[in-house]
Amino acid sequence: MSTANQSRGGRPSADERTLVLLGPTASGKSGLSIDLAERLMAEGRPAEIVNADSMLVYRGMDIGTAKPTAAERARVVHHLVDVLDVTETATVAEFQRRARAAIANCHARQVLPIVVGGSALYIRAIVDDFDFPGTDAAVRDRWERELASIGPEALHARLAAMDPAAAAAILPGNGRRIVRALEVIELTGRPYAAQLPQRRYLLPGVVQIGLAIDRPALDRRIEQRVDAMWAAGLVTEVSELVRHGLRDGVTASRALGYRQVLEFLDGQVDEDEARRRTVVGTRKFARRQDSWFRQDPRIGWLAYDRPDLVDAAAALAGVED
RNA sequence: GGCCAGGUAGCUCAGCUGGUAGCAGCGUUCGCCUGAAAAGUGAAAGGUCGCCGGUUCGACCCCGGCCCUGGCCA
Repeated sequence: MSTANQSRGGRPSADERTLVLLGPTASGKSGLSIDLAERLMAEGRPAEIVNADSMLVYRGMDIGTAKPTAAERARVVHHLVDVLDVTETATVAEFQRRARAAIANCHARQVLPIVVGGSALYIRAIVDDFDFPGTDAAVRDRWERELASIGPEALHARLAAMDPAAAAAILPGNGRRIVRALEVIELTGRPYAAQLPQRRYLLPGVVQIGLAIDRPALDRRIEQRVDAMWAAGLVTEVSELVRHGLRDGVTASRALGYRQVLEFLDGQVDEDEARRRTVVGTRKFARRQDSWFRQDPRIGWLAYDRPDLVDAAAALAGVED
């Protein structure tokens, strides 16, 4: 267990710290973040939450995303929640901009930002030295069409001719990455960096805390959570969102739970099957999250069920000094 | 009780009138991942072919008996 305080270039002042709270879905991040923020505020140390979850940004997607309630959000300021319509496409790059702005805003006001999320890519994009080449809808659309017409393998061959290194790093079946590589090459005239950059913090004073939870417990919680979502009216929520264009949303319509309910509403599966698929999909998602987090040695882990969780998190955050 | 169909990987199934089970789908495990990331992708593990006996050089595949499941008829 490291204390996850590996910022370069000297000791940042307490005012410049950025706390990151991560972990798989249903591990209890949201609850802990609110408890922690309130605890810090009670000690005279202002703190606010910066959401780093790709789906909490959507207005109207509440039940299926386990979004913090209005009451919870009244207790602690949350940034980047409810900022997009379901028809809009969320992107990492845009998120990176907004999140960094929110963090800078906190720092300027002497407030500790607590970045909370389960997407490692989003978190790394915010906190690490990450640069995204641009994008162009028309260019992408053309490659997208090409992919649909000739298939990923043929497109991969085209990529190999232009950028052997990128092609070598991208599997021939992965159409999505192939398209993006071709887009970047066309836009920048330079090869596509098909590998993740080094794990190096860009922001000062970053401390990453992970919630550790064992598989059996996690799977149990996922199942319970999905059942609870159904009981809370997820199907109704999705039906309502369909009226607001959910089906047109590239990102939102793919969200766990929402995609499966849409399949049910389309008559492709019955309701119980949709619920089952949501559980399975969520379980798989959690494994994928794990595989990202496991690789990052900078994360300091805390057992999700330890009784002194808030104290331990506060201590790891280095706010005791 | 009789007739029919079926019992093959954790689940759903495939298996050319007998010769080492299928690159099967889903799940599971592990990996990849730079503008859809709650997305997208690759690999691996996993089976005494219901049980017992028989025929055969050799049986998941043929024969007999038994057990179990579903349907139809009584």
